[in-house]
Amino acid sequence: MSTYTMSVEDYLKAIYELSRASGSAVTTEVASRLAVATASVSAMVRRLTGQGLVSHERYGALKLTKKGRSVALQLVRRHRVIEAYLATALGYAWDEVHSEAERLEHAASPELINRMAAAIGEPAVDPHGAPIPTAHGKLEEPKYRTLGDLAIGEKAQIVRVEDEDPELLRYLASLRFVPGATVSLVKKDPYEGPLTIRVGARAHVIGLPLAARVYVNAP
Amino acid sequence: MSTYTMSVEDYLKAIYELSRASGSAVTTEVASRLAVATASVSAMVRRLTGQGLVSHERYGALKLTKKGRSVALQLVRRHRVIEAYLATALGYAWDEVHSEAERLEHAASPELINRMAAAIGEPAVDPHGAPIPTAHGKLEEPKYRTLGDLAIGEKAQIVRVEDEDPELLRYLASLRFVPGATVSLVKKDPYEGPLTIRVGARAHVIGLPLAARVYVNAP
DNA sequence: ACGCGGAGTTAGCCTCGTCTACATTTCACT
DNA sequence: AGTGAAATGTAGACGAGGCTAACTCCGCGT
Repeated sequence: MSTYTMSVEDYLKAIYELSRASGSAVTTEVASRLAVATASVSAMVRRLTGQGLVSHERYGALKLTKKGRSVALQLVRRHRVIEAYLATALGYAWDEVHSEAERLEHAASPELINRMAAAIGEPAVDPHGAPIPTAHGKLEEPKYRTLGDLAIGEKAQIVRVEDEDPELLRYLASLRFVPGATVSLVKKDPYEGPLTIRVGARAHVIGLPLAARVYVNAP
Repeated sequence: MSTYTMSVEDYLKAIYELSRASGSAVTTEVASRLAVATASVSAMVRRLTGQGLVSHERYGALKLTKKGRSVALQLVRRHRVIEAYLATALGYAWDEVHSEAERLEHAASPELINRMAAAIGEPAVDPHGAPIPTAHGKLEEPKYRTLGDLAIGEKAQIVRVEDEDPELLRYLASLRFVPGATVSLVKKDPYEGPLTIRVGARAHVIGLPLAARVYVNAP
């Protein structure tokens, strides 16, 4: 079982997540996500293709090979298990787990990850509702609708929110917009206006960009 | 609070531990402990002195500055808290914790370390009996006698063993030579011969080199 | 049809941490 | 006191990973 540098792992994860989100991964987005120059991405992509982790033709989109995807999935598993463990076993708040996991994911052995997962009952999702790949690299990421997709009066359950931005997470928590909460769309202002959402007894007005980052499970 | 690279932390820890063990740290020992060439140590020492972490004069011994010692102690704390946590909270055996901690110690935030320590009741020592520095960098390492220092018939309690070598640790555990065990010296063969040590109902014969690595608390 | 802006790449440089090969210093022992 | 082995240091190279500056390609809009 070969092992990769932290940088290589980070690039693979970035490409994996970008192609999941926006369909494909392009140089500039990888660069901005990792906070490096685009030239650095070009250089790394050359190395990654050399190692058979990424397929890429000049000026084209970036795609993970089977091998690359498997490495990325292992890292995603490590990340999400660590997040879940920190929240469940050590009392971390959901906005604190991401940055800690970002460092630990490179240092934790598979053995440790498995023990952590077992210790908290093999959860299926991390604190933000993101599914955790199995130890064998199986993962299903259902395509959820978002708050922005709801029809007026429609009821739904929050299942997942975009993580990574602690400020956003704290704000969502203050509104009680957390996985498991039942919500309904009360009002949708015209011309891409804000939404009024009810959670329990309270109603909140939120903008569309925020609404698009909250995934719901609506029948 | 400035932060240092993993390599810098490793060198500082190595120098710290060597000067504790053999009184002073010298280039070759640092090199062998970190498994690098002596030239690499020379180069790193130049950088460390430049950063005010180590004091050193050409061809002389290596000494940590106050600043360097403080960085080293923080790392030692991280290492030992992680070891204790893995053993207590995640069921690791005492011979497995060292190598896992060796990687995690560079990735764990002070916050995480404090939470881990709190979760297992702020232990004073790690699984091998080594004392854990406080969050403020206070540490007292008592000078213990070793099994080799006992007089015939003398009774003592094992308080600490050298860690790092999993094989040695497994062997010691198989003899029930673990911190807390009460032992007594039954027989000492002449001419630097092996020792016969009683633990509970059983007696074992061990060589001097091994005996020197088991610390005891004898009145 | 073409030109222009932005995405992508290349070129050239830097630091960190490592190595090997070679030079120098120390010190212990004759 | 002299000398050779062991310890230490220097020189020069390299790979990983990053940057800036400059160049190339692509596609959109006129």
